[in-house]
Amino acid sequence: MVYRRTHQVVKRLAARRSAILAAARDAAAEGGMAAVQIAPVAVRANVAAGTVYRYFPSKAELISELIAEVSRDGLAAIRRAADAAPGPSSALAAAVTTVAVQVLSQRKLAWGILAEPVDVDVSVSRLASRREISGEIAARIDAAVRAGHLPAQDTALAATALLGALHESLVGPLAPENLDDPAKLRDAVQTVTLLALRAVGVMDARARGLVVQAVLPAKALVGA
Amino acid sequence: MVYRRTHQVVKRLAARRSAILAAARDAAAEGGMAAVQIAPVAVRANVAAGTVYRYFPSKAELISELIAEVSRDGLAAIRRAADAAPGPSSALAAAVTTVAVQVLSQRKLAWGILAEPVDVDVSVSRLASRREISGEIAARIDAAVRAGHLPAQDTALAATALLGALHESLVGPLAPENLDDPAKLRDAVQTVTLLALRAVGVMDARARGLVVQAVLPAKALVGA
DNA sequence: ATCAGGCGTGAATAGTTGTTCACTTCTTCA
DNA sequence: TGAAGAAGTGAACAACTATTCACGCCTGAT
Repeated sequence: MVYRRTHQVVKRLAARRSAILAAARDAAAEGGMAAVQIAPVAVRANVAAGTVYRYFPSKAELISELIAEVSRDGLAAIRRAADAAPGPSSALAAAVTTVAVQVLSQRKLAWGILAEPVDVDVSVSRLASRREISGEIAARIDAAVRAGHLPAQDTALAATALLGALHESLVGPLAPENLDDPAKLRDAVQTVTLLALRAVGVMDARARGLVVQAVLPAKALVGA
Repeated sequence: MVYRRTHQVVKRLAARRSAILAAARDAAAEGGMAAVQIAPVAVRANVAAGTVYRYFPSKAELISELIAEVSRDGLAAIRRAADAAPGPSSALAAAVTTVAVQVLSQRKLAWGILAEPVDVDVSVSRLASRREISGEIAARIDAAVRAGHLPAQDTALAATALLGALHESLVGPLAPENLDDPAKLRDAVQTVTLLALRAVGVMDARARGLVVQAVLPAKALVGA
């Protein structure tokens, strides 16, 4: 044994791996999952195509890790927002609003992570991603139910439905076009959050109040 | 000119075209869009691969027509259900329930039409399909708003959100597994319809009533 | 019956990308 | 410094299917 990985090398390897993942993420954010092709990603990361395969066994694996990473970041932001809220209903509102803001601030990426056609099978990591986020929302709904703020219901199904509503209306093909305008964007977030809260049984008047309170903090948190 | 298409030939051509489309539809219903490949579809339709191209200029066109056809059928069923309802709120409930039942009774097909990755670009026909259905739902929401049953709102956005909720919760990757059991299926339809109605502002108690009324007719209509 | 022309065929083609691997370059340590 | 082994390279490969097209068959008019 005349060669051992020195600390410096280990760091370089890790950096390269991150660079490749970051390149993939950038590509996805710019052109959707379709733009995440091995050769272009390699160029972005300043490595050769073959090198990508030193770090990821396949494109599917690369994309799966990308999905996991983005999902992890998203989940953390949702938790932060919800935990900062004063009560279960506010927490739910905060969580939903955060999802909406997130999705809107990275539309292409979100679409890619969630639903864009990919030539390799990434269904398991997409499933895991959805499960995490949906589980978090379900937990928040559940908390509100337990607090007596909402009627009893199938929280898992409700959470899934809420996410479907958010995604479809904000990044789906029928999503409004001109959401670059910050005012329109805020309106869309508020409208959809309101729908979501009412869907799980929040009274209209109360829901409107929660929505207003939730929007500003969510935007700040996601920006951070 | 010593050759003219005789009536018999015209009919045969039309029949073949329908056979190819039907084969594509069957394939999609069985194995999703992934199963809609030219060669297998041709086999199903009892023609050669090349023949498919006598009728459809490309796979994209074939799938686009498939989407349009399924969408057309679906829209008709939704209209029928809604028109048969006694009032605007019932009509909305009927429309939503019908979408749910449709989607559940042909899960693979619905998923294929809506969101499954396809190797060719079918985004425009998918967009059109969504637009039609969403427009119909929006119109029904609008009618209920005008009748004073619902608060004023962005009906287009609401309709899109509702469809997103239905699709994600019923045929998305997190959809409950065992929806083959008719009782579970009915429960799922009811739960989701209830969410949808509350989302647009129907009061909880009233929504529950509407849901119950809407389920049975919808199932019958879709079966027809 | 015969020919003119569209219709049907299916093997061959083509284009796209993920993946491999023989080779080169770099790093470590005696 | 040089040997040993790891990491990097990128051109070549592989696999998958949509699409083509030269050919033969069938249909319809004379």
